[in-house]
Formats: sequence, structure tokens, C-alpha cells
Amino acid sequence: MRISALADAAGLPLATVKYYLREGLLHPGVATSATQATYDTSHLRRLRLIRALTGAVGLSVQQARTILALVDDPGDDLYATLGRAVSALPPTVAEASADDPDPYPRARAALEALGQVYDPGFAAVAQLESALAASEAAGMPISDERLLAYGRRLRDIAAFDLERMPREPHAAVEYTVLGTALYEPVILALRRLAHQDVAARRDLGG
Amino acid sequence: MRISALADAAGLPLATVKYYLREGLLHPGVATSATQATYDTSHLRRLRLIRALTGAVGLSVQQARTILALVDDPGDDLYATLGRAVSALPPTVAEASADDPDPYPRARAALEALGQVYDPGFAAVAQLESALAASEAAGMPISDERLLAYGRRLRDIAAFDLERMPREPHAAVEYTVLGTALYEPVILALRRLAHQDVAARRDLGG
DNA sequence: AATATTGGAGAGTCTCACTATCTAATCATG
DNA sequence: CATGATTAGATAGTGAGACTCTCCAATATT
Repeated sequence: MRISALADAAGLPLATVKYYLREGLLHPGVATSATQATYDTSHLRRLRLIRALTGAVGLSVQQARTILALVDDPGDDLYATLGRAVSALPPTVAEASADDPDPYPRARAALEALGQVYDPGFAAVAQLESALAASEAAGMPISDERLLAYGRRLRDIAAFDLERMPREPHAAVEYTVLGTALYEPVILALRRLAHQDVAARRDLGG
Repeated sequence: MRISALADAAGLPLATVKYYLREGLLHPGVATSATQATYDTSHLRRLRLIRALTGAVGLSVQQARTILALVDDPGDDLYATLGRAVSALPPTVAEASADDPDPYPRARAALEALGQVYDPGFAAVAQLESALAASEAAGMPISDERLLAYGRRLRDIAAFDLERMPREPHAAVEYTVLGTALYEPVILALRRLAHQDVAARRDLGG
């Protein structure tokens, strides 16, 4: 398959495919001459993944590149790889100053209330802190009760996710990293729909 | 309070505050002369809300303006208002062509499996469709089992949210619209942290 | 032989979210 | 009350990001 056929198959403008090649999101085809290369289904699959990440998930090209690089070339430590993936995901959050003894007080309190480990090195802790701070600043702080309600259900979801993790290391990384990113929009959409559904039922009931 | 004091209090550059005024995100102060106006704590609160929406929640200025307009001036129909808010939230999704008999097949099947109402006019349905399609295109389709697992927990979360809704209509709209947007980053961060926690426990246990 | 396509590089475009500059009027202060 | 600082409001400029276009020489295809 030549590049224009690839672009057609993916439903993308040729110029965009060339752009992704240039940016290193898409691996080059096999060169057959100075002005020709062939592409296969791996390129097509990759393009679909790129569009899923930059589209529905809402990543920038830079963020998508980071995620793709982790999937392509995971280290031997699933933990560290997941950590790197999470810190590439939005929201991007400023790094805490090294000398702050308690950089994420809200997140620390929240995790203690939930009985979960608090590791300030994990990017999601900073993300939680900024999300809690934003809610508070906007005048809608999150109560402990709400935190517990949310935390318990999300823990169930996370447990479900991990139960399905493939055993083979490379597949496990791919599943974990992509599953974290790709399923987030599903989760948000389901919550929004559940609001509607629960409200509808409540009204009908009385 | 004058505009520079307001900017200082909010921790924002003066030029940015002026920009929000121009864009209609921030209501004008009370003019005391041709070149002077005074601002109060309502302006400060609004600035904090704007930054929460454009920062942690990740909305564009245009999206934030839509959300803020809904909170400021809700219709008498909470349903319709929530619907408008949801369609202002990312991901932005293309409208289905009017003559398509089944524009959201994946979302329809999903909601049927969950036993929830399927209303193709609700923006979150289109968002769910695009999230499911993206997962599928990326090679990680969502099984019914997973959908049920997620759906049940998110329904619990939604039920919790609605139980806490204030009675007074204006407050209810504010709570619902802002709660939908502001708590989403919290939910994503908690899931990411739960992955880490569950994985850690699993490793310790076996 | 004539026409089309390609890889690769560079430049152009469009949107966004600010950020800066300017002007005339008004304030604050010594 | 003179003088420097601020202000509202308008216009213009900036830098990043994600494409999109144009070129060119070298093949491919017909």
C-alpha cells in the first residue's frame, strides 16, 4: 500500500499523514526507492490509534507522541511506565517545589480518608490536588462523604480493569496505558448519561 | 476595589482580567466615572470560577462562557439546561445527519444493556458513541461486561450527586452544571490513583 | 514519452489565549 | 493644584499548536 492509499484507507488528508510521519507519531514505511515506500496494516492501525487519542481523548500531538512511545517501547517496570503515561495525560500540572514539606495537602487528606497509599511522586496525586483545589476555589468544595462515595466506585472500576489485564508484559503495558486514556471519555459520558437517567426516574417516581 | 486590586487578589495579570471582561466571562464593574469602575467579591469569585473551568477542567474560553451563561441565566427547565451544558463540554462531537435512522448504534446498544433511557437528542449520547467508536478503532473495544461494570458504578455516583442537589431551582442548576464539570477531573484522578493502589495491593498480596 | 505520484523539506494559514500599546479622562498626593 | 499613576476601552501583536500547501527532483505508471 502506498501513502495515498493509506491516507484514503484512514480517511485522512495525505498532508496530515505526512505530518504525523514528520512528527514521529507514525513509523515510516519500507522504502523501495528514493521516492517510494510501502505501508501496511500496522500503519493503518496506528493512524486509527492516533486519531482516537487526539480526537476523543483530546490529547495534543505532543501528548499522543509520549503515550505512543510508551506503548511502543515500555520499560520493564509497569509501574513506572504507567506513571509516565499518567503524567503525559491532561490536565498538565505544575511541579511542586522541592522544598515544600506538604505540597499536596488536599490530595493527601483525600487518600488518607480513602485508605489509599499517598505517593507524592505519582503524577495523579498532583492532578487530584489541582482538581480538588479548583473545585474549592470555584465554591464547590468536595466533602469527605462525596470523596468516599466516588472513591469506592472508582476503586471498583479500577479493580475490574486490573482483573482483565493481560499477563504478557508488553500486552499488559498496552492495555494499561491505552485503557487508562481511551476509557476516560467513556466514563465521563456514562456519568453524564446517568445523571439524566437517574433524574428522569426520580421525576417519574414522585 | 479597583481593577488592579482585583487582578492582584485573583493572582492574574491585569491584561488577562481585561480580556475576560471583553470576552464577556466577567461581568463589568460599577462605573463611577468615565475611566473608573469598582469591583467586589462577586468579581473575585467569578474569576476563580473562570480559572477553575479553563484550568483544571480544561475548557476553552468559549466553552467556559457557555457554561457560565447557563449558570447565570438558567431556564426554568433543569433538564434542558443540563443538556445544553453537557453539549458545551468536551469532547465536541459532530452532529448526526438528520436522515440517519440509527446515528448512535454503539451508544444505543450500551444504554439498552444498562437499562437506561436512550434519547438521541442528548449530547452525551453522541459523546458516548464517539468514545466507544474511538476505543474500537484503537483496537480496544469495550465489552458488555466492562460497560455494565462501569455503568453500575457511575450510576451510583450519579445517584449520589442527585441526592445532594439543592431544592432551590437556581441553586440546583448551579450545582448540577458546575458539579458535572468541576468534579470530572476529580473522578479521572481518583481512577488513575485507584489503578496504582489496587495494583500495589495485588502485588503485596501475592 | 507523457503523466502522475512520492519523499522530504520549508513555508503558510488559522485559531486560541493571551499580552502589549495607545489615548483621553480621571485619581491621588505632595 | 500640579504631576505622576490608573483606568476604560479599543486595536494590534505574539507564540504555540495543528495542520495544509507548495516545491522539487526522482521515480512509477500507462
